[in-house]
Amino acid sequence: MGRRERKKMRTREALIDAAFELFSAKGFDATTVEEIADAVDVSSRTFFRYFASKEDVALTFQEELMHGVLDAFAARPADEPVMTALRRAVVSVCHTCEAGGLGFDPGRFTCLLQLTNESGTLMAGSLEHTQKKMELITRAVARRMNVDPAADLRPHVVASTIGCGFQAAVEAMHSADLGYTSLAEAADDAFAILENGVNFASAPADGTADGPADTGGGAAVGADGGVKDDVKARKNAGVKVTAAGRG
Amino acid sequence: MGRRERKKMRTREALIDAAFELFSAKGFDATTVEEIADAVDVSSRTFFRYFASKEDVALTFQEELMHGVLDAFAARPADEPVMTALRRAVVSVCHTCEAGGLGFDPGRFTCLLQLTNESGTLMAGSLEHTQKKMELITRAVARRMNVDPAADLRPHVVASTIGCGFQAAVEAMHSADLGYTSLAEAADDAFAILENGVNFASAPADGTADGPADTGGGAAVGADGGVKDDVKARKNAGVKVTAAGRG
DNA sequence: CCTCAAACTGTCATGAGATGACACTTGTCG
DNA sequence: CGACAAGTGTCATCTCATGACAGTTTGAGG
Repeated sequence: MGRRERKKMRTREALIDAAFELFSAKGFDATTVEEIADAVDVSSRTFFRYFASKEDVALTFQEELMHGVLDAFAARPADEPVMTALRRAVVSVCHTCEAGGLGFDPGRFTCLLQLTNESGTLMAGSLEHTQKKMELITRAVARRMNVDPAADLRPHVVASTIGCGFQAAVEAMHSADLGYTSLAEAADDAFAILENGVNFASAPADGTADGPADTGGGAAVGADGGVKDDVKARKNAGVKVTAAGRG
Repeated sequence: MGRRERKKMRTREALIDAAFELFSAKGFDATTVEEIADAVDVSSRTFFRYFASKEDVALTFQEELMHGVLDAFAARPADEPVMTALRRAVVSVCHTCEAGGLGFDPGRFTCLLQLTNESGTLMAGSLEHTQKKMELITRAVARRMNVDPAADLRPHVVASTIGCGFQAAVEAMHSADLGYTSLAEAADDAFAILENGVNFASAPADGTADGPADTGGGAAVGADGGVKDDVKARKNAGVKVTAAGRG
């Protein structure tokens, strides 16, 4: 690798560093591309030669994360059901990131969550990015299920739950009452819910709440029905997931 | 209602009409706000007094749709499990829209789907809009489950599946091989999958595919396990959902 | 009817994001 | 070294978006 390549990489890293420093100091929207570029002493034009947009510099990490999940998902034992494998893949990658792995400054990881939550622009970019990766995820899921994604809707639905799970997890992180301190933990619980089924019984405000009620349609799931997995067992013994369950 | 109110409403309608006409003719990104404004003979500045952004004019319909779903969801019988109620609410609203209800020009409805799929900007805006409505949906779900959304992660996960289901449905619409012709139909199938559980068994490429395999974790779901609902029974008798199932 | 205040609109100015064109500098390789 | 490619800066331009201000329309009330 020649000097040119090295220099490019250094500039890129410097831009990311400067960007995050400014973002966390002033917020995403209040930071201009020119400021980022100036901090690294390049022109704004050059910034856009490294990143397609201002969001893009923040989304770099999401890209890494997503690929990490895809790799981990592919590496799961072949006999794990899809959502189980997906949950474990997501959780392991989150753990890695929060521990500073995959080139993640651990502080910057949580900073990114904060930024995404604060800025609508960044949130939109993040969601769109996830959406653009959908095809990859769908293919990975379909491969594991051994079905054709062009002819089967199921892998599409399963794949889209990854965004859904993350979203719920991030939301949970920002809700003080739920008391999560790590994304891995929140994601574990969120994906466990998806794994065990989400068709929870309705509990009319009157009288006996929460009893399994199959009245409506197919496969209603009780408050803590079907929980036998290692991690979930630990979780469900605690307060968060079933805080209001069968109270 | 005075003349002023009426005039405002007419301008607003005219802007929407002009916008959609231009969008479908030239695409979302290629259409400028100035063009839309000119077509109605107002200044671009005025456009931004009616709509916060260019996306906003298109997202008007999504807003209607979302509120329609929330209303329909609240109106479902109290004994239906949450995902069953959510699926039926979504499907009924989609039907209504595709039939031209709720002030939806039926052609414009499909046009919107097309536009959203083509333009990244619009896609991002659409996703962000859904995300912003999350709190409302979560509250509605929590109310039905009779749990406290601040202390229970489940309603958050359930709520976020609405975006997930729509996304899969829209994707299915744009995949010719799946052969859907109406969003209601696609959404029905997508939400049915969520309703019945998504933790499908992995099917190793070798030998016996698709048999229920509980080996991995909790509650693995067979290819067509737990299907007893009216609509799903119809669907699953066909080709789409289980095209590759137990073949 | 007439007047006044509020609401609505147009014009102007401004700023940020993003992109194309073109010239200049710097690294690479023969 | 010298030719060629890659990377960068400068300049121009477009679009989205917003604030300020002035002119016009409209509704309400004397």
